[in-house]
Amino acid sequence: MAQGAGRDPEELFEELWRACAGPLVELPQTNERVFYFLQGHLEQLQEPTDPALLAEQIKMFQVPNKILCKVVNVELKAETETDEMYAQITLQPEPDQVDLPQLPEPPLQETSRPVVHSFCKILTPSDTSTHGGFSVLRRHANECLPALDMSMPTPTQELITKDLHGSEWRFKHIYRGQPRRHLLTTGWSTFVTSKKLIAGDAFVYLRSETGQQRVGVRRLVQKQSTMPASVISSQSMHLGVLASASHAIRTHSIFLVYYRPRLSQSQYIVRLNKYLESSKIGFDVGMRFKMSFEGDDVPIKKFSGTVVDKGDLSPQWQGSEWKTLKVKWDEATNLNGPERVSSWEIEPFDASAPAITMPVQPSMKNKRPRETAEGLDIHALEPAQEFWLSGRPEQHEKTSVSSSEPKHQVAWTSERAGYSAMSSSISQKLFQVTSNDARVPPWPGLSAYHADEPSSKIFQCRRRGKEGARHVPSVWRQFD
Amino acid sequence: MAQGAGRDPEELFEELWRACAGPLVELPQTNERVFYFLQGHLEQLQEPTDPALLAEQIKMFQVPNKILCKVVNVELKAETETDEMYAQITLQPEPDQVDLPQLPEPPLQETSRPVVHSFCKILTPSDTSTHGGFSVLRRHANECLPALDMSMPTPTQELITKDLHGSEWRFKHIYRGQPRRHLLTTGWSTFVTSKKLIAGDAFVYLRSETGQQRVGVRRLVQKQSTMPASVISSQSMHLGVLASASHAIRTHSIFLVYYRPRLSQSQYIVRLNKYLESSKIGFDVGMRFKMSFEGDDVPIKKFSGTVVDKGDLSPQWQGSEWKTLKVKWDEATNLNGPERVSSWEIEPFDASAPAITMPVQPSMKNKRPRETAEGLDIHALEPAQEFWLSGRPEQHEKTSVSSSEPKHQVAWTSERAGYSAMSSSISQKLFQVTSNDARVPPWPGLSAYHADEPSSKIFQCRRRGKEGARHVPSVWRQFD
DNA sequence: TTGTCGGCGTCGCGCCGACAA
DNA sequence: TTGTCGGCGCGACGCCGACAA
Repeated sequence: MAQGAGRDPEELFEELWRACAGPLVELPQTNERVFYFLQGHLEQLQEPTDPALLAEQIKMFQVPNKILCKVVNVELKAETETDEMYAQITLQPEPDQVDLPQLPEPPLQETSRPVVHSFCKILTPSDTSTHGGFSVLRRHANECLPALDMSMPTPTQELITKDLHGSEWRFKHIYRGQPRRHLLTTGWSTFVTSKKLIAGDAFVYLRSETGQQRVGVRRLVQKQSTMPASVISSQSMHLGVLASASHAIRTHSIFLVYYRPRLSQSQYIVRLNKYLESSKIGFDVGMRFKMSFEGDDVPIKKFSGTVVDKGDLSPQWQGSEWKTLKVKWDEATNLNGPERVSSWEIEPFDASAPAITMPVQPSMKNKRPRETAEGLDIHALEPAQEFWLSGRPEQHEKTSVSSSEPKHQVAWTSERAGYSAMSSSISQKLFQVTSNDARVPPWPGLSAYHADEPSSKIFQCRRRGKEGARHVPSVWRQFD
Repeated sequence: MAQGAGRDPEELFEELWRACAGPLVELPQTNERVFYFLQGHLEQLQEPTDPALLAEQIKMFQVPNKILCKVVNVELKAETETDEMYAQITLQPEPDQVDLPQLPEPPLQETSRPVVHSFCKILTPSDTSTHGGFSVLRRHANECLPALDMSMPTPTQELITKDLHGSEWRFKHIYRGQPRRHLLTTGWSTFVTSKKLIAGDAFVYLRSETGQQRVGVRRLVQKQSTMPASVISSQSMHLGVLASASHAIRTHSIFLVYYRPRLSQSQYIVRLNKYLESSKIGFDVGMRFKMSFEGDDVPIKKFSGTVVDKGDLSPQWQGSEWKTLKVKWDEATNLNGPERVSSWEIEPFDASAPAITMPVQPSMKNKRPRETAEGLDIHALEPAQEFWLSGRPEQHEKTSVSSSEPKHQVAWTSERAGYSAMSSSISQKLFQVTSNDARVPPWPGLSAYHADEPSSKIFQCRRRGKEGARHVPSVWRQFD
């Protein structure tokens, strides 16, 4: 509960924050320069105000469409009640808002990040039911959890972890059952209840090389229950945001923005260099592109589409670049893709994806017709998903999870460069482990493995869906 | 959960809202004129901003200290999560903010209010523990709950009630035990858990003459958990509120204020007539006054004090009348009285209290020295409390609750004129009831009683204390 | 490999009157 | 009159392997 108490190694806090935020969340660095799109910020604040009034206010406050700012500070935080993470970003408008830079600025030096082992698993109905505990996927246990003493008849240990607020959570980690599997039992249900987890939400676990353990949560949809208890009217909020920026520009002073990355994917604080890169491309009508989304079984999934129109989103913001591109998605089944995007959210279709280690193989055979999909069928997403998986030549069952190795080799997040997928060898080593039975002596290779491949990260991430209600989503119907 | 669904008889909703808000909460009526004190509004928004910046903004937005507005609309609402009630008030600044009215305007006609039976009981540790149900005080049961069929061996019925959101709550009401008493059993614990009630919070029950039943909650302290999930910076909020008012004045348009009466007692929207009355009195240094608070055992408790200083609260608001009176309270033990008040929050000491039916008898004998009170002793408040109770000449034990009749005759709320305390006769009738044993035939006088005294209301109200933490407060220590 | 289920022991909720403040 | 407690019955929680996808 206590805020500020628990962040002993600040670095771990940031690691946990990023793990919970997901691979798509991108934050500016301190001292970097960014463009701040007021329009996008206002868009995140609930119900829109009267457009006429808004137009008048924009005029009155004389705010440009995008504001060039220096990032003075970035503080990562999390909501006490919901664990929703957000960033408090301190911005300072640059003196000159007219002659905007045309050339990228020298990149800031990357601050080295601590090495952690982490996983993220979408919770099944069994995981969240009161009937039992949490089933740890074997590879997650092997790669992330502290090694068990396999000489014991039923290997057991207690995991002592902390969440973003510094609160402690203890879990009994046991390796039992026939066939043997890793489970979290005692302590798990308390966690589920306290965090109000439901099937479809995801559990995040993280362990540093020093043995520090952290846990977190990534929710299926942004619960509207984070509904910001009406303190002031929505119109006052809009005016306040406008006035803050306007005042900061005129007085060249700082102002604060609370950036909630999981509220919507729209980035309204864009790194200058990123902006310049995308404007150099110059997306236009007819051009094909691709865009990243969170995947179920992979951290990042990409969908492609075509720009079909280009123009102002609203007349109040004439000439703004905010969501000027109207797009059509290739896959008709992708119900969630936004109708309009900003140019910096997408990448050219043909350019080689920098962080995708596997070659793209568009020649996927879709063996099953999908036209009878009832409801929002998650499987309908599979063709595109498989598109970005390693091109495994064999067909496989819809719900198949039996072939593990190739799945490891895909779509590693590019957020922090330098990672490479080594999961092929990982899988082989894991296989040795799993083929060991309970009675064998402790296997030294397990801990050695951690030292060998410290930077490997396995993510199994949440799906972005439209089923906003807090009940078991349709994807889990099969388990009812 | 469903909003908007449940307010069948809108009138009952308002009754419930007011019962939960407490007797001190005063709302302006539609079409009435009020003064809106921006300074007070800003004060309620968490952490203050930089004073220098604030001063600059006040200057820039050119807002007067108080704004004369017409009340265009008042909507009563309640927070989904916490049931905290608030009012969304639509204001329209009057064209002339310079020549302010000096004479009261004709009072609006009172809209007749439906007759309801209601009670409000502070929850004991037993009420909130998982060990059992809720103990209904006898007079509450007799006056408010539907009559039981006393011919049954253990009279029982099911109460079907709704809360402010329209959600249904069912309670088993049973009359059992030795000696017999009224209890709410099945359904109660779910309510306690869902509403997150703890000892010290209060349960509100209300029944209309048509038999409609409502339940609500009045919390001990305003949980900071209503903490308004940082959506925009506090500075932006301040600017937004300022800008909204400023814009409304200039364009003579409406703006919205969310008024949260239980966040603090400070009224920053003051009826014009009330303001004029208080300014006619002209409080000044040296004058004695009294002020209303919520009491534990009585709806309203009054404390007296002396004005010791007068002046601006902050230099940013020069000449404002907001909390200009610095006061000293008569009772040194009253730790909670504010140091500064606005003139409309207090009344002259000598003027006859309009709604107090009992004569004030200041000649209370305090038989016990209080200097050894450990911690924050609730009993230390008693002298002043008794001061405003009917002057019972006999001394009594600190924790005595045995002498019931005189306590009923005090401090009835003046909020809605026309009520008079008839509890003396009530108590006598109740005595007949309670002296009946379980086996007697149904007592026809009980239902007849309800028809006789429809407007009587018994409140047992929450104490305002400093023990903010969500644990059993010190007043309950005796039960540990 | 892992999601779900039947089996079942145990714990705590919650209903009861006793008792005393 | 009513707050708290001991007694205790029952239902849900939660740990287990079986089984199958």
